[in-house]
Amino acid sequence: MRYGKIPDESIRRLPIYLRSLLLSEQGTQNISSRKLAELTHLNPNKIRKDFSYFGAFGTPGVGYNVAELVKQIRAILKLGPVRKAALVGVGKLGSALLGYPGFRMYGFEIAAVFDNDPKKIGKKIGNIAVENISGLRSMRKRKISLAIITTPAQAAQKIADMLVDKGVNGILNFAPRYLKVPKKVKVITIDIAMDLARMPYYLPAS
Amino acid sequence: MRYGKIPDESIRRLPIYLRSLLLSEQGTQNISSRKLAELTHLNPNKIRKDFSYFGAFGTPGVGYNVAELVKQIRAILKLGPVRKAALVGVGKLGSALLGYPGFRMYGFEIAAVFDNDPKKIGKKIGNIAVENISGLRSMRKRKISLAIITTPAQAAQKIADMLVDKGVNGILNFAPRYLKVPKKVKVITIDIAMDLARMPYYLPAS
DNA sequence: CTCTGTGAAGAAGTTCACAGCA
DNA sequence: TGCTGTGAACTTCTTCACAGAG
Repeated sequence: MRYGKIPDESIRRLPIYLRSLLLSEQGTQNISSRKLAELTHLNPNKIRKDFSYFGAFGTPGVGYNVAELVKQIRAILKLGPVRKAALVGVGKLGSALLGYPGFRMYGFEIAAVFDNDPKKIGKKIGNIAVENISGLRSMRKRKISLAIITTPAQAAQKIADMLVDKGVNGILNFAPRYLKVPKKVKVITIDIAMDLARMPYYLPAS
Repeated sequence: MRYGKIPDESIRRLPIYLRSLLLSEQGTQNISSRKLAELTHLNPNKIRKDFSYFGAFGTPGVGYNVAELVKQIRAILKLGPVRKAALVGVGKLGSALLGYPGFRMYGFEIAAVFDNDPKKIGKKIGNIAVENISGLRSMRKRKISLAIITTPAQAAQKIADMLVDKGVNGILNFAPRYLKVPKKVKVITIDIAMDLARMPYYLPAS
């Protein structure tokens, strides 16, 4: 596997390939870039180019071995070891996310849940008890290095600061706020409203 | 307002500007591209360039009038008229989204809720009763032209086909599946797993 | 012949840098 | 002076097109 500079856009597409490969693993041993393009609605040239950034693992005239490709993509994305994550903010969204199977699938294990509402603290959601925010103190000891923020917007930055202070290096942010963190910390913000807001632009005048 | 070709990336950023402007409207009459850049963590040149695609509405030496800027961005995004949307699939995610205030804020009114589980049909969620999927038939009559798909992945395409057939021209898809639709229909897919999956790539080896 | 891997061309998006207005 | 608006330079990403492997 060679490591030049890899376009961020290519990294963004790897999960798309992975998902399609996993969904369509109907006995097919091999898959061509053309076939994968059909599944993902992407361009075959782009797909081959993407894979080429990581070295050649296809066979001319045949395509890519599906199992091998899956293994490679998982390796590139470092989807292997299960990483412990804390979820902060047990509102509607937080509760819904707790039941979300995607976390496990991509190696996230929700190992702790925090909120500051006394009425929620102690309650069990699934098999995890909600803890007081002050419990964040023990993050390092519990080897939790990822966090999911589902608090209201105005609390998000303060929580992020606390999390970073406790050694968190990856944050999945659902609060509609830009979070200021040190460069070494990776934040991915998911804001449904941002996607909602650009939908009307693409629609005919209602 | 001039209409050349507007980069999709610029459209994607408009909601970011809008959000920052609305959150920070602390009496400030005017805002410079530099100040807005601080709020959004984007580059001032980029911001001015973005606005320039829609014509000049700033004042040299002063900046942009906040109220005017908000009005312009809303106009460009066509965020005005409330549009009726149907939500299909009342699982955990669907239920959580029903309480999501962002829909109203960006002009979406959830006017109908559908599911195929007999146990759910007839139940009221908030003040909307869950209807059988067969009720999709009446979409056109009820002037519903948007839809939110929160069904399991394997049902999503069939539902999308039905929706398109009933005149829907915008779909917000939460199912982890690429949806095949006619070109005139705009689909925005939100797949948390796709974002999750690329987080480990950016983290130090755990 | 089929399909990969990849330089090279092309398109899209970003940043620079500065003329010109307030 | 301060800040906008915008060509031009630059960078990044995508698509093309074809040599070469199977």
